Amino acid sequence: MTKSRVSIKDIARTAGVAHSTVSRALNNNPLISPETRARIQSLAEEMGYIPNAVAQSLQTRHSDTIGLVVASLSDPFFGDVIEGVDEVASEAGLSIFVTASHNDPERELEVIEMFHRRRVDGIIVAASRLSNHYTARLKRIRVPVVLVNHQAVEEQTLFASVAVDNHRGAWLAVNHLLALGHTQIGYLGLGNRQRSDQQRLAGYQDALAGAKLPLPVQYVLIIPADVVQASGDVEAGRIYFPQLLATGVTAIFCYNDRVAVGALLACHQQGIAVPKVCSLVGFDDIDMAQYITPPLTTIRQPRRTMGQRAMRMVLDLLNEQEVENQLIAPELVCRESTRRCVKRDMSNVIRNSYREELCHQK
Amino acid sequence: MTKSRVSIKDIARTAGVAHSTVSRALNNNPLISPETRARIQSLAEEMGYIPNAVAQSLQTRHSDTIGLVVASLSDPFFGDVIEGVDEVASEAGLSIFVTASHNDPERELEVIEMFHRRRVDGIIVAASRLSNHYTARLKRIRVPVVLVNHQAVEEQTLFASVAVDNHRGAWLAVNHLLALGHTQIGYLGLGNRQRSDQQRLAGYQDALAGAKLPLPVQYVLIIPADVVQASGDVEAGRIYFPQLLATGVTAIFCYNDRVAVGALLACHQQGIAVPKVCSLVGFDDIDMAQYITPPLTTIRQPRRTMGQRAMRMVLDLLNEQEVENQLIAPELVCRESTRRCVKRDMSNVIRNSYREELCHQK
DNA sequence: TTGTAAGCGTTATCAG
DNA sequence: CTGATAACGCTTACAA
Repeated sequence: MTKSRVSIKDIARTAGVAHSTVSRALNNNPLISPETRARIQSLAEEMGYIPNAVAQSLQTRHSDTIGLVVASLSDPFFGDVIEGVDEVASEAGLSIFVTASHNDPERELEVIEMFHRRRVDGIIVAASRLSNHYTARLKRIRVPVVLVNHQAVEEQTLFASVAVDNHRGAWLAVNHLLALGHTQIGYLGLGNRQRSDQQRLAGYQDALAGAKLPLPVQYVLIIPADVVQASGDVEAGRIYFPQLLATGVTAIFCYNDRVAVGALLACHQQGIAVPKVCSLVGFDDIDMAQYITPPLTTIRQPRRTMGQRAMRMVLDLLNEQEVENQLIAPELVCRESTRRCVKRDMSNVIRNSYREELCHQK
Repeated sequence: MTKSRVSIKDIARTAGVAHSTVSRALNNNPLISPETRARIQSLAEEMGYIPNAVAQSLQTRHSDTIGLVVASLSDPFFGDVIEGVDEVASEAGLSIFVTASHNDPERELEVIEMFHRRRVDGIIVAASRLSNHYTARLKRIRVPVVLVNHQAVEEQTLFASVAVDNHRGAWLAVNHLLALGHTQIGYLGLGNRQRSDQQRLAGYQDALAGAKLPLPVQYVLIIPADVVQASGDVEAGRIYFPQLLATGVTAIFCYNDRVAVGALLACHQQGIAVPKVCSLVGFDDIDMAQYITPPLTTIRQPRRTMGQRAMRMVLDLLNEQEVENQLIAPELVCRESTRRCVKRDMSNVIRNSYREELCHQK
């Protein structure tokens, strides 16, 4: 930690007072005389005194720290969440411990217990994978925990949470497509995102049902969890997109922007024109979405805001205030990857678009 | 921090031993008899004992934590760095405090002092803006500090560092362009990145000098710092690119990928074909670089590795080992945004490419 | 092998 | 207003 730092006692000694007096002076305790306070404070400054937060924590029984677990640190999605948390935590004078769970529930639990050992004042978990399986060990945690976009269904009652309204987002996406005249709309889902995938699927289905449209089973394609884990979202989307397109859909709602980027890649490679042959909608509105060609219509999650909200929730919990779970409304961002449906002869789609692409390249 | 936790003394009491015995048993001290150790350990487990890391830190005088400051948490660049740091820190059993400096040297210093108060064992600063101006206050810090891609020139001696070789990267980029036959090559720089911008510019100039090519002043365009701060890298690139292209260059080396993305955007908007009319090279190899159209030739910075190295350096420093500053070699990633130079009549470039783009679109 | 006691750097409760 | 003194929860000589 450090060698020979100057402590409150050292100051006391050279000032010829008791160390408790120094403590009071430094904390602007009103009981202290203005003169001694000034004297002590400038002395402390001179001597290069830096308070020991560890000792303070031990005594005051709070550490002014919180623990933050995210599924992945390299994923920009969580970067935004972290930023939001950091903003309000810094404002409140709290420091943040951060680490990645890599989507491993076991590791997630270990991390939480580590935070507990460090006596953090609160814990935020983004994309939690914890299920009821762990509740026993979790019950021990005497600290406010709030979940951001949790993946397990059962935790709602145990912990506070803020989550995007996946159902609503999917509903918005599909209705946008319906408004453009599409009637054959597919869903390209991700099997390793249990909860959110189910919710987006449900939103998709409800939107279709609302339009009284039939829903052939082959219009829904959930990419197997192991494939996604192994190849990543983009690659998974690229590989599975053709299979879904072949069912005859004219538009596809993708689980997220990365899957949509993968689909777009497949289109570029195989000469399929987007949105002419197939409209594409993503989810999240990651940075890339607006810069790729064509720019992606997507459902925006206000990630920074979600981080802020989660942190405020922790703060409220620390103040013994009641909090209620928050469902964040996502928002449709309309760009060029979607457009009016054009009736087309399915048998020629691929061939035609291939021709287009060839001329396109030269 | 927490209410009524079970402590080592509670265990001692119910076990009928001294609390020091419990401490030893729990720490697998060899002096303890196997029986009592087992008894104590299982008792601790039953009672739900969780060691208090704060108290341990106070006693052992090290906290097993490090502080990490990055310029921005929402920038994926730093996400990768953080991930690298997290990997080796977790491995070594250290927890990470993280926060953003928002490129503000004053804030950066405050954060460092806060980390100091928390008695972290080491500090890593990514994209540090600290200059000699602050050395006085910095000297107090008794803790290993390592800088990642620091922007101030003078700190090298005060702190250890790992940084990408900007000069080399620029040199690689420009030589790639030269090899493709380009002789009129521009540099689109960023005025708010003092150090790295200068280094990349120097690498660019040296490469050109090495090829014995003239270097008209107008081929170098550094975007003013205030514009970049206000609009962001992408937008800055988009706005300033046309001005540089108008000087007659056939290829442009951009400060980073985001600037290059901005340039690409300008091209799409104005119907300028890339790489046909103008080749583009970026720097960093951010995620987006490979997915935009055309994919970006760029200079890859191994960000995660840099995070890992920085963390290992901290570990070495903690072991009293000597470390030396590391200059990381970046690597050319060749993609479709660059290609052989085509001699062209400058007066028609814009008009021609416009025509191309129109046919392109339909 | 175990217990006793001191101390890490603070804050907090008493007296004075 | 200020000074002793006792915690906070733990590790670690030093004794027994």
